[in-house]
Amino acid sequence: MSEEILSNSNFIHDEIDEDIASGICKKVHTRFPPEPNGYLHIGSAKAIWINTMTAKKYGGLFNLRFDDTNPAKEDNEFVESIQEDLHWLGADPTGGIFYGSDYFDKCYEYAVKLIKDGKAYVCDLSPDEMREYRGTLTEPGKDSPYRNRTVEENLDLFERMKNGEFADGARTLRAKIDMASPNINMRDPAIYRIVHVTHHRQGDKWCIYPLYDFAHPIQDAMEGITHSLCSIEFRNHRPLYDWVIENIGVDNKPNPKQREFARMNVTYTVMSKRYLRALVEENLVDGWDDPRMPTLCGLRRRGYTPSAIFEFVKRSGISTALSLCDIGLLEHCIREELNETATRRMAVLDPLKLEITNFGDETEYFDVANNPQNPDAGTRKVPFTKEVYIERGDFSDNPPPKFQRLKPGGEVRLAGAYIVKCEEVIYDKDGNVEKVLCTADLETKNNMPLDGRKVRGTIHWVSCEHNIEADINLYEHLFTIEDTGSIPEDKSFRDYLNPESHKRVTGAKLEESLKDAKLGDKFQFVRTGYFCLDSKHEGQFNRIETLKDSFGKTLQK
RNA sequence: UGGGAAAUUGUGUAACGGUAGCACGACAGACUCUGACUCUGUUUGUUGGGGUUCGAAUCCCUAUUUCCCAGCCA
Repeated sequence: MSEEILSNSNFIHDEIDEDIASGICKKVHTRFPPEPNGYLHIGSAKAIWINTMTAKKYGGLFNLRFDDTNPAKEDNEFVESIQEDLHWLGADPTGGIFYGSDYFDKCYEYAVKLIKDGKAYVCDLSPDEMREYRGTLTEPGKDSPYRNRTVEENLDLFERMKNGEFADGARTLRAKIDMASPNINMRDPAIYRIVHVTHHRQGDKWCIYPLYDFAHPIQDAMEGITHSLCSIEFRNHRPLYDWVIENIGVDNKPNPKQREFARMNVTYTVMSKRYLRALVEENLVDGWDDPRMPTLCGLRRRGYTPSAIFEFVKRSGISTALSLCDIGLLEHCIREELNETATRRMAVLDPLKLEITNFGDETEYFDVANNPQNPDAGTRKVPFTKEVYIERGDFSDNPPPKFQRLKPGGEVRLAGAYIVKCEEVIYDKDGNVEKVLCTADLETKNNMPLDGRKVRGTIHWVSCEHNIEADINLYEHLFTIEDTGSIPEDKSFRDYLNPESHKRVTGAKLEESLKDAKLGDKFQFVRTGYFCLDSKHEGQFNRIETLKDSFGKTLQK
């Protein structure tokens, strides 16, 4: 990962600066703690970026920790994909890979300590009863009838919970804090529950599992995390996080600090695992890695790069305010990068034949730059013949004003080759343009016309004789609504899926050198957009993004 | 309605009592063998109302709006 990913300062770094200045913190240690219950997405990339970048900036370490305390929802499929995504991002953990479940013994030990200290108790309330006793947002809760069990009884019951004597949900271990707290998280939260489910990593060793609020601070403390950075919805949990740290009596100093930042929302997409899962399970998309998905594997398959993703995250900034980032910024970031790095090739997506009547039957080869932004990229030979394909949209027999492309009697440059003039249009029986006949100005192969006339338009082309055919996937935003968070309650996100979000173009004509394209190569199809090979369907290309197009706007005026 | 957060141009984010800046977008123009890129320029903002101060986006009071919390999810 390059230095450029470092951010300017932000409110978190301001505090770290103080912690270092005051001597509280010697070496910064961060962690990214995904629950392995789904695929990582662009919002995860923000959390990853903040944590890796912070560790790097302060010369500290960064851990990956799987927060796998709920066996009912988690699976090994996800721990693998998460590591793969992290590696792809170039964000391999410098501090190591950990599993929350590896601390189950420690969690149990601390739970017993809390019981012995009179700070936790086994509660027999059912989930419904517990909800009643909890009170509401405006009314305090009331103490559980089991709140004052003796230490001995609690110890005995907790051990029997562990030994599997009770059914799921029959009892919980609760922290004894304050049922009247205005913060509902402090109203004697459950810290252990009974779940007779095989854990993907621990097998059947346990049938009681610690809850997030109890396990997370312990995990952080065990790993020596100094700054536990999470998203803003955990702000209300911070007092409980601190309570656990204080009351278990960890010996790791300094105590980890939880600090929160706003999660990332992006226009025209969804970010919650619930929606992403529904899209996949209802076959509304082609899997987690559908190129329209905001998942990292989807973005990867689409052709996005880690550097563009991090650049987007970085430019979006860090704050605590709710925000909706413009996906246009992400698109800008990938265009900016690919403009510098992508190899130029010509491809005609919607072919129209153009014949050069004054050109012979031979094949002429033109040297064309692989990337005009970067002369080091060199040139390649592009075959030119009497008949070429041009883009149907690059010809009009009824051109709008300011049309710079080919029109009857008009001239245009065939990119890298001759200037041609349209002499005749051939129509089929339905009146559609079937072919355009042109003459080439044979003096113009390496220069502008000798008589000094200006030819404005340049269009791309592919030889009819030398080309390969391919299918091309065109992608648009997955949703038609900018803020998917504002979908009315009586509607479903399904009502806002963009029916145009995927179109497959068949039989596109590509420059023949593209037969050597390799998975991972990025191309700019000149004047059309950025493309790469699809990783799932051999030989198909995916459009990463279009080029910006100001002509479309001109037309609308 | 209890508690916790937050509000700066279209969007996102800086400014930590002293010139409201940056990025993306939009608009206008230049350049151009990509209507791309690049370059030049333009437009638009401190949620409202009070107060403190020589001076307030920043401090205080107040109002409004938005988000989070009543899982044995994370």
